[in-house]
Amino acid sequence: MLDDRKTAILSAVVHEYIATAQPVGSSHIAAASGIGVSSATVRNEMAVLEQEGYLVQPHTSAGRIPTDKGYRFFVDHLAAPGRVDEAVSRTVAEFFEAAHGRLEEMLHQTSDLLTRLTHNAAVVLGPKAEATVIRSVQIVRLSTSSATVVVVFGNGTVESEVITLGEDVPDTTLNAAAVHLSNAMVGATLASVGSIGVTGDRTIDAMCESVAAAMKSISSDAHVFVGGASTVAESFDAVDVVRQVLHTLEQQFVVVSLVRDIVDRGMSVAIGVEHGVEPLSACSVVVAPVIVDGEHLGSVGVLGPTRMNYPQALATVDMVSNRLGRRLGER
Amino acid sequence: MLDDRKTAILSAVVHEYIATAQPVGSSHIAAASGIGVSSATVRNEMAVLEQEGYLVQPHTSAGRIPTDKGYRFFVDHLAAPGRVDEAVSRTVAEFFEAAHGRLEEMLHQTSDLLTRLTHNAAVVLGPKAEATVIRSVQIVRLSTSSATVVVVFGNGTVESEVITLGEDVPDTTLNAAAVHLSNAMVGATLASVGSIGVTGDRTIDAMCESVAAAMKSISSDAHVFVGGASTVAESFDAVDVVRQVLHTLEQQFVVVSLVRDIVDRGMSVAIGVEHGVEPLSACSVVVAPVIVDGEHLGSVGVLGPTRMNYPQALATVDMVSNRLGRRLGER
DNA sequence: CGTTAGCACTCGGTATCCTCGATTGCCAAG
DNA sequence: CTTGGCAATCGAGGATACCGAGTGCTAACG
Repeated sequence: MLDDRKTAILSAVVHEYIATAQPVGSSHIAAASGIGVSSATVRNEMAVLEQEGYLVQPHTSAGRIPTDKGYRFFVDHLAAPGRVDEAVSRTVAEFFEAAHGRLEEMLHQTSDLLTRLTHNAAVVLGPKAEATVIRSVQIVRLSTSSATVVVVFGNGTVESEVITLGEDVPDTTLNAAAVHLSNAMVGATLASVGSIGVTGDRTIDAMCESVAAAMKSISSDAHVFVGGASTVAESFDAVDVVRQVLHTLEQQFVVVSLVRDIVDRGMSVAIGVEHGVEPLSACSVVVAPVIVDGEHLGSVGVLGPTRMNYPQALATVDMVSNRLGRRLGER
Repeated sequence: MLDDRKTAILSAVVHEYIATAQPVGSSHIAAASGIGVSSATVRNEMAVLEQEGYLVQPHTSAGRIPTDKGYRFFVDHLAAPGRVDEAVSRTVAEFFEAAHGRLEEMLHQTSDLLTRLTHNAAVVLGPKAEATVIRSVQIVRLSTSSATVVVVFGNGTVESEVITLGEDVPDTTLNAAAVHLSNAMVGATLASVGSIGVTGDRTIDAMCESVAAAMKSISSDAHVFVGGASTVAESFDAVDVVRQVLHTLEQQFVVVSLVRDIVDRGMSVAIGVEHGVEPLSACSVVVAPVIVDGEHLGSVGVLGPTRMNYPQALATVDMVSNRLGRRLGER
């Protein structure tokens, strides 16, 4: 597809541009180690690379910068399979050893960790409740007309939802319903609890109805943690790009489907327009699934400018997702 | 302190500057309705106002802009007690009528609501778990060596924490511990559960120890929701101010103590440097406590540039905090 | 004595122009 | 095919000039 020299030049341009954020000229490349060839030759090659769509010139008489296609080639063929820095690897290990307590908090902190390590915005998609085994279902009365349904999952997550009770429901009925629900749900997953069997008791059945609705609401709600949004203000000079990106990052729905989509397509990097979210076309996203016991339970990723450090981001995201998956499998 | 005319002029300057974000000159003021006086007179008065510290000139031959002190005077003495727009009031009412389900989600959405209404970043501090009555304590086993403690509070909040069990603990012991904890904690508040009585059973006591630690972790963790951070990118031109503010907003700890501090001092507005958080010195914060049944359970607020629309922000924050308080008291 | 018109002065913002340097494309020689 | 040389290009950055909004001061006015 691209001969060795073009490849080397493209690689050099990408590296240089990632490092300096300045358009890079032929002489820099020629001077830089590696390709023992004059700047004129490099120029010729770069002209070809531009025609083929790997590079662009911001304007005549400027150096070149990689296009999305250029980055894509770089990522697919050139990025040295990232080995993470020893220090980073230790940081991650320590982090997950120290991690404790509430899952949500841990995921939140994980996004901060990713931000610290990559200096990019980070996204962590928590496990979908759907797929996890239910360990316990309880109903706790709050007032005469309301109660909380508490569901504990096998991975330690706890979800709850307030339900409204009809007319005065005596405690005995409440307990009966709780037992019934327990029998129906414990050991199953939310996904598999399509409907809850009927008992014949009108009041209990009505409650089960409410609970079912609550479960639907629980399973539809994704746990998303976006950290380091402020880094985008550091990544872009154009203030309106910053606005757009930040605004988009605030729409959890968009972020979730963005990441899900990339992971589902089996990709680990989406560069620029590849992910199809127009306001983020100046950004790339690096993702990795979090796998626990062979099951894909969540995702982690970072989002940064297209000229981000892909090898490092890939390696870091990978390592964090692995460690996180392992950690989640432990308990 | 300030005679009527100075007051009127200051007010006009503040209004104009809030509206236009441009330094305002004497002629604008003179022309604007209200003070039937020539621009020369206004100039004289403005010179005095500047000496007294209510106004500054960005540079000679520019109009004036209010100082923090100027805004403070405006807020304390001039801001017409904000009446909210009918549409806004309806929006809020509808929002809280439709609000349902998990408390956390509702608070999160509340911060989005505030952002939509005021076009500023919004902060919602959830109720501290400490002060709420515990309705139920349960222990759910996850594996041979771990379990989840689930605490349900009177307001429908549910908190949980994973604890590690020692050597193989039989279910019977687990249940015994659960009963013991239930007896000790239900009906009390987290704050009042300083220590949990000893039973004499080594294993159970060890578990209670873990639970106590978990409770400490729960009660120390505040629920903060920051929404609309991207609006700060729209409020400031200086990109480094944006960076600083965003970065600060990401540090939940800072945000929490900032808001708590203001509320605790009984203030509803902190202007510029008043709140003492240096990176936010270009911002003002408008807050209101959320009161449920006479108890101060949380806070809501917005954060924007010092030249924000104070009357509107005050009115909106107030209305939202009231409505939220009422809503939380309902169940 | 407070108010006002008049006026000289200030100074930032914008436009214009110019230079400088980085970089390119091309050509002809190696 | 490569390379040195060279004219051409174009943005960045600096200097200059101009304009206009706005000020402060002073003298006149009621």
